Amino acid sequence: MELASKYSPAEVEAKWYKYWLENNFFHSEPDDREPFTIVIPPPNVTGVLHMGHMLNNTIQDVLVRRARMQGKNACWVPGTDHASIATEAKVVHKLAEEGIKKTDLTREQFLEHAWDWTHKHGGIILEQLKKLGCSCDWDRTAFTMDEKRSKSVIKVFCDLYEKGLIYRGVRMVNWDPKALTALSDEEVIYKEQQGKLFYLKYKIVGENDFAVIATTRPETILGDTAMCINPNNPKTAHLKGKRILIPLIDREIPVIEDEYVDMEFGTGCLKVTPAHDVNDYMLGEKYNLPSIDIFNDNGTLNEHGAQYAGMDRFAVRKQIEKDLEAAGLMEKTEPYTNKVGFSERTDVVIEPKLSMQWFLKMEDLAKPALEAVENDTIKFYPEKFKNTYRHWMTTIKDWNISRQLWWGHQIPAYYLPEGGFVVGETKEEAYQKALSIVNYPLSIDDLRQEEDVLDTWFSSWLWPISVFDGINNPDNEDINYYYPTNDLVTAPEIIFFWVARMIMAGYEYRGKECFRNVYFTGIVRDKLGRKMSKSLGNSPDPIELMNKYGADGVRMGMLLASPAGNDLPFDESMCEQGRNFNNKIWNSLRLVKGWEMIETKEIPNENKQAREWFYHLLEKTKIEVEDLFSKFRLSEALMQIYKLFWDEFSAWYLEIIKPEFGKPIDKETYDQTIYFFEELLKLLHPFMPFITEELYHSLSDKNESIMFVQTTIDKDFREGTILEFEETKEIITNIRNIRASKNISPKEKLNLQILACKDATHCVFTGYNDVIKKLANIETIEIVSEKATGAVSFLVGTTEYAVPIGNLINAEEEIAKMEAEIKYLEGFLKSVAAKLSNEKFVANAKPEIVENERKKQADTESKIASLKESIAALKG
RNA sequence: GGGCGUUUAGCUCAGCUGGUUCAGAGCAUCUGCCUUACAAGCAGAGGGUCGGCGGUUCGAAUCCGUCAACGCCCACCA
Repeated sequence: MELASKYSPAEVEAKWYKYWLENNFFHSEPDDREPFTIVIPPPNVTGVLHMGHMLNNTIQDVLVRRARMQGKNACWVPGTDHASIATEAKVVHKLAEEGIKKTDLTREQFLEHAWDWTHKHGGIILEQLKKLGCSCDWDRTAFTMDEKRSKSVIKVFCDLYEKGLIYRGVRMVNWDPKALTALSDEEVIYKEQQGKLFYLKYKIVGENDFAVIATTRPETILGDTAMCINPNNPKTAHLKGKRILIPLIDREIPVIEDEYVDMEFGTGCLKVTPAHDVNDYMLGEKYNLPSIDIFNDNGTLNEHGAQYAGMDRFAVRKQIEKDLEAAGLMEKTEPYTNKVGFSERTDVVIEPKLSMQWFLKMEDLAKPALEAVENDTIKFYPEKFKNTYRHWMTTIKDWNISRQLWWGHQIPAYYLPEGGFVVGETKEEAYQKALSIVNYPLSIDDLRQEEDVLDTWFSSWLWPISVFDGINNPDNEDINYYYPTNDLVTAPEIIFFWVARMIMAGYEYRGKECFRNVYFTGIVRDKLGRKMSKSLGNSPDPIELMNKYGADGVRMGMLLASPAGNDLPFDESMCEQGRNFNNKIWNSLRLVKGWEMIETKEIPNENKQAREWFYHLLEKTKIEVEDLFSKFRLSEALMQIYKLFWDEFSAWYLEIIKPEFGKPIDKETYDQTIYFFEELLKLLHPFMPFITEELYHSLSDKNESIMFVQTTIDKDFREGTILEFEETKEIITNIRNIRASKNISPKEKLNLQILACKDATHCVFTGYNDVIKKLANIETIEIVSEKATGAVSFLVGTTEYAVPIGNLINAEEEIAKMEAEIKYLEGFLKSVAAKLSNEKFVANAKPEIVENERKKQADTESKIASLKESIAALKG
């Protein structure tokens, strides 16, 4: 069969993925082997594959496939996240397009829509991962809101509540007036905003004077319950103990004193609105101030807003500015830039708001989690993220786990008709508990379940346990076998949201670390360094990329340029490099498959030499790759293999053993070449699963998958062989250069002379003569004491080589070249000599360093001498 | 404002506890080649005061100080 000169990945990739699935190769069950477990960072259930997923999942697949090939029982658990806010927002948006308002629906009706949406769009992303080649155990696909996971979440909530770690409290939360929910601090994005600083005049009671307060939010004066000054500020000392009137509404409030107030800012007077500012809230707590909430949940003003009730917060700001001016109570305004919090999901301005929320105490949970990372039980790659982690864990605040949404796990707390609540895994359980504490008649229908759902991360923090059902069923075979998992591959952005919390849950519910290594990927950016985003339209479609370059090509392109923790400036040309490499591999197959092999043919010397050399190089590279993997330096590992295949195997090894056109190859060389090729494919398989599987099958008649083939490593490879071959390459390159510069055709045979060394320490090395002859098209190689006239010479190491080219030689040119070389060497010699004549150097440096300098000196001197002789000969 | 990190070739990055001719790799660039595996290729070549300044040392890309630029995280003075 004639093989095409270009590799076409499309059919090959589809064929092998099907083959893997049909043979159930990705599926794992507990057995006697060592487990290797990765849980996928679950993408949003209705999400679509983007470049970040591509990078992240490629890395996971590389790790899993490698482990599988090492004979481990590899299990990569896939799944999706219900992503409460994001998904609910999408559903609300979709309903709005159909003219349906969320507020018109009951909770049950809304959830029905949400489930429809989830079933329709859910799992698309998992299908896309298959195209990428991901070897997930699809039988284990989990969803954070499926039955087992939901049950786990509820069970954990109840358990933590019983342990006294969950409490309800009024807290200042980040309120999203569009999504109508509280957000965690991590979901708020601060942006610089051009605004105004308003100077407002508050009349002092009983005086004909005003206190001036600077604020960026004049509308909140309606909620003021005090003014605060710094007791040490002379400028405001006259206000001590006074009372003042809020402009426009003339409500009387006290002046309080606290050192919190910055004397330098504005007028030194601070308005205190405990309901609408975090710091004011703390002042309010401290001084027992009333708290007046002036906003409705949707950001309009409520009845406390007086004449402004019902208006939107931003409209009120404009109106109140006008009204203040009209009343002469606005001293001035100044342009002012400040940072305003925006909702990560809905991009509206966050309103700090007092609200009843559910919290989880973090202090005790954080302790073992911090320790685990500090003492390297859990290792971070790159290590620098330890700092970030430590900082957060030591200043950790309680976790607000309630969200005012419908899509999610509804909090299993049940309110009693006459106040108070009970917590239970089921309504029935809650009812039983309720009966034991109330002393009035109660039916189960009197219980009203908490409307709020739990933060999405409250389910994903259990992921490494819950995917193995280790919460509901803590002693099952799966959890005992697969937990702790091995590696987690994720983005540094969610180190607090997710990574830290998983670690906590791991210790709380298994008493053990949930994974051993965390590999933080970078952010995929465009080549201008911008984040990829829908609005910029700078994100390539991964599916199209894979169609164009092949999944293997895209995988390789991304991995070559992304060391752990570094951002990846993505450029399609990287995929091109990947595709080209696939083609290179493909063509190597074409070459080898094209050979006719004859058992009786004698083995040419150069083949023996090449095989010897490549064997040692291969073993050395395997060791290097192993070391790089242990440090999670995947890009470098791939680069090592890339160079081994392209430069060493294709450009050198195959060129040496390649029989002349139409001639057969000897059996031993052929067999060993197939062996080398297979070894290379094994090294490549984790990175490029499809093409390697294809070639593994076509190289020999083996009818097994490459997925489970193990390799051996010969730790006793000979470095010397490799070094000698490097010298050989240098000799060949020099001869090729001579041909190029003298315009001598590669087809014209030349002779090579090696000048016998004068001193005994350096001997002429001749081990690879037949390789030189073949690759440099050399007729004879001889050791001479005097080189021929009309020869161009060169140095490799300290040995001089000469290629006689008769009258083609240009003596002047050669002399000039050698003189330049001498000049360089003399400069070098001078610096070495300077070192050696420095008494302090000789006295302080390590003996082997000094010895080495001496050797350099001697070598250089001998090189210079031999160059001088050559010049003399040419001039002669 | 606090903390962390980065700065080495046009681009992306290696360079461990200072010392092999240490200034590297891949890509890109340039030159010559359609040589029956591959032009998605082959054979070669050029390219960097290791961000600036100062210090420690016999010796600094590597250690220390300082400045600058960039990036990230945390906090949020109304």
